[in-house]
Amino acid sequence: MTENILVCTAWPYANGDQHVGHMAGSLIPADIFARYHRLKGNRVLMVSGSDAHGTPITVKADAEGVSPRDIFERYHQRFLDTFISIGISYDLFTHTDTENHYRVAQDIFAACLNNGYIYKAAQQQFYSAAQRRFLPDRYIEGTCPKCGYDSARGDQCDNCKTLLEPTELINPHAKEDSSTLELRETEHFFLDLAALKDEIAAYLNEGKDFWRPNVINFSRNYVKDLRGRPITRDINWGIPIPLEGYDSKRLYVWFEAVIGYLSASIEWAVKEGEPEKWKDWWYQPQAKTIYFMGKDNIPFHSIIWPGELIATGRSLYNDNPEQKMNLPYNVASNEYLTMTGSKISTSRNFAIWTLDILERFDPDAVRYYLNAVAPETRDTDFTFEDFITRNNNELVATWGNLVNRMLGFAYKRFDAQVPQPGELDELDREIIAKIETGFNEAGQLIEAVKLKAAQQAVMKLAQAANVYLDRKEPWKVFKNDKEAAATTVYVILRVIDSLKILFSPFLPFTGQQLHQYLGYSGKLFGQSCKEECSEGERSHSVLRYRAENVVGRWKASQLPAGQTLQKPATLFKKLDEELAEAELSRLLGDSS
RNA sequence: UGCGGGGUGGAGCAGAGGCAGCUCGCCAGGCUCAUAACCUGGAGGUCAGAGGUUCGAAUCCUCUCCCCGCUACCA
Repeated sequence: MTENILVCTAWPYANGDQHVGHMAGSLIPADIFARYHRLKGNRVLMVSGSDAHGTPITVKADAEGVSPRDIFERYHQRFLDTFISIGISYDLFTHTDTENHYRVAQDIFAACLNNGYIYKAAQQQFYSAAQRRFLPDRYIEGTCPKCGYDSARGDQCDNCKTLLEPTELINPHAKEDSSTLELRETEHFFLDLAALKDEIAAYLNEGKDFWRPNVINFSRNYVKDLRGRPITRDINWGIPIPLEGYDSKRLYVWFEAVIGYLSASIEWAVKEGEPEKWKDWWYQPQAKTIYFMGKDNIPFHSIIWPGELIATGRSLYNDNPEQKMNLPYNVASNEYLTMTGSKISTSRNFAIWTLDILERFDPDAVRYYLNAVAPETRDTDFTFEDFITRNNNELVATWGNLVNRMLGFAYKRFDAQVPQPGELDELDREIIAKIETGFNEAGQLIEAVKLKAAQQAVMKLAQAANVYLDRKEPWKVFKNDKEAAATTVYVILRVIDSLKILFSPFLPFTGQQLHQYLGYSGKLFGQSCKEECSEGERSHSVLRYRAENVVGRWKASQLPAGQTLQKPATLFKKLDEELAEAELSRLLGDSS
């Protein structure tokens, strides 16, 4: 049965480039998952976008003296390039500064308000008379009450790491111009999470035992003590409140960014020319919605986003009272990737930027390694040494070499054709059967979001294929019995053809290459393309997935004898171990 | 402070009551079609520490130490 699968990845702040931590933590896992389901024949919708709002964007804009829009548009473009380069196959990657997203976010706000889940309350906040505005905590500086550090920020002291309230600071003043501050009362809208608590708890207690322990345990505990949370701020960069008289306030980014999953799905459907199609993922009860993110982001996906949907009544843009909008089916959070033992830091420029590493290494090599060390259950460490070792010993030696030796052998000895097999013996049938069971085994692991184990299982099958060759020794047999060798070569080509598919969610680029070497035409997957979209006032660039001429299917090879092979070339490059040293000094040099 | 996750041979990870497993590295042997690649065998661990439950504990319970995240204005 065809399933509808919605694959979501957390919306990245567009205030800096994407690094390998983003890739290993959520994008590559999500992409593997999406590609697998497409091969399976399921209907996949994979969406995300750049988060245009939020304090980090304005901080960066202020630092450079440009507008927040300039900042996020710059990085948004670079995100699109990054995803094309490493093959993150979004059906739509958009951003939150679109009219569509504004409308959906405002509609959700209005629905929550109408249902009584949003209330108003006054807060005391620091106001700068000189700047004539309320200041976000990040913009307030003062002396830390704990350690006496005199440049502590309103949210945290960078010296002693204590989390602070701005009112705790001694001598608080504006960071930007040192202007004095006064506490003023300001009214804000709050999402009434306390009132939603029971329904969120019921959701988390219903059939969620397959969720990862870090997510479900944390969430179930978190929901025990839910309080109202402000969803507006006194700033001018963001989405306006859809009510009269609140011109100086905007929707706070944590409320609005998660709404992007829905607004992006709607945008996608409109672009497809079937504006109602998004409902196949959001209103069909059997549809599965999977969210990928880093561990810092868990409560926004397991508590707050479900809470927002419940607060709308789960019936937005839908007339059928029988249907309820789908809450997240799975929240698949990863832990963190560290860099040679240290935390990755965008602000300290201590990171391997995805675009940068792809200038020197192939995307599949990077994808393979990042999935092999993905932080599925704990923090894991990226080292260049390990990257090179795994590339050389696993990708090149076990898989790449298997392909290279046998495609080369068939090309040279069998006239560049898939040879006609004779009768299959026990070893032949055994290896074919073994690879065929791999489709089930790897498929189940991927569906359970155990992507490291899945990749490892496929690599073990490649190893089994090498063992088979060692038993059959076609290069030796060929000298006396060309027909027996032909059978072996046929069997191994068929095995390689199956492994091509098994590896392809992980290694889509070389999978396509191999597909052609084996003499096939067509594409295993669709293509990612940039597109410019105009709305009423503005236009924006997006990434879309075009599935034309796609033939990839998650099933065992039926390689036809006689098919003409293309002249093969190596799929993976062996990397010099000295590159590790060079990359490391590059990294350390960059961060100083 | 509280909450959640994690700590397993040299490296990276799996296992969640029944002889401690996988990939890589290392050592020895085999093979030569292949990117010095492939195959076979071997060495290497008191499962962070202490106590407990059990016929039996990496696995369950208690305490301690260490790392990471959250702790509500860093989504």
